Amino acid sequence: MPELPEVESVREGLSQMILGEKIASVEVGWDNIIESPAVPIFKKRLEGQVIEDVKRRGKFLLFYLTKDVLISHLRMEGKYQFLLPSYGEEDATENKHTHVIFYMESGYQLRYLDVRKFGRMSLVEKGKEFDHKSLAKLGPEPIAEEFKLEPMRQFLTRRTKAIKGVLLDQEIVVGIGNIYADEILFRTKIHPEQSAKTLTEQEEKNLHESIITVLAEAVEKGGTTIRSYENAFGENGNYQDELKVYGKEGSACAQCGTKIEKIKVAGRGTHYCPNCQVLKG
DNA sequence: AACGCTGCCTGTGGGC
DNA sequence: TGCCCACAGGCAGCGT
Repeated sequence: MPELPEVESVREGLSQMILGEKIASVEVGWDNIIESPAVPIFKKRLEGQVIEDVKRRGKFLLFYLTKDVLISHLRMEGKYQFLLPSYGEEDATENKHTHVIFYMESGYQLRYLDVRKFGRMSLVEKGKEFDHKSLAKLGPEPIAEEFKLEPMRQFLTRRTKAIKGVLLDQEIVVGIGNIYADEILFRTKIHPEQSAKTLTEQEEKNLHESIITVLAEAVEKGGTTIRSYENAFGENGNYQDELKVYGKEGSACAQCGTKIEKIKVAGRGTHYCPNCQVLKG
């Protein structure tokens, strides 16, 4: 499940491969992946546009084209492949999970694959990309220059629900998904079900710092490979070796040796150490 | 305003 | 063995 570090790794890879490519035509095999505009317009508008840049905002990829921006979210299992099919090889690379193909004038193809078809794409006019509903309400990027402690504290004091669920809200800070939420809470010794507004000042400070450092470290390591994630080169990340609680249920906590437990919080599988992360109040 | 629920999807694996 | 169903989970949209 790509979270910010994985999306950033995909972005880096794509930007090394596809800049300057001109789109000749587009094939869409599953219409629901295209959120807007309508599929025929989506295909038509992309023809002839050149890929000038690939950026990222939160977990969204932004392909900057001649006139438009293609906003793409991988959701759970979305992937991009960039390849040059040759005779005979074309069939071998056929994959029933390929749902969108961008045919380049060069002969290369940018393919979007998605086993669960949860991913979404929108094409918007350049300059209006941040007005799009998916990007308009996003919070700050998790870097010190943008993500400030005080606004985060204001946000937390308005929330009574479990802190785990609040971290998954892309309005407080972007990029955290289920894996990093658990890892961040373990590092700050906060119980995932702790009500957000009950955190102490020190806990808020630690949490703020951990969000920045955990995500930065994961970006540095090329993301986490659990199940199916690989970057645009088909490579795995390395952060899975650093995970302390996610997927570790039943094994010993690295800090205290207590068995890591798995519960459900905010409707999601949640991993924590019952000794290091104690529910208070 | 904040929160929780549902729909979107398919593959995997545990239980019987 | 083979079948069934819970589960995996990010986000939009909706009702309360």
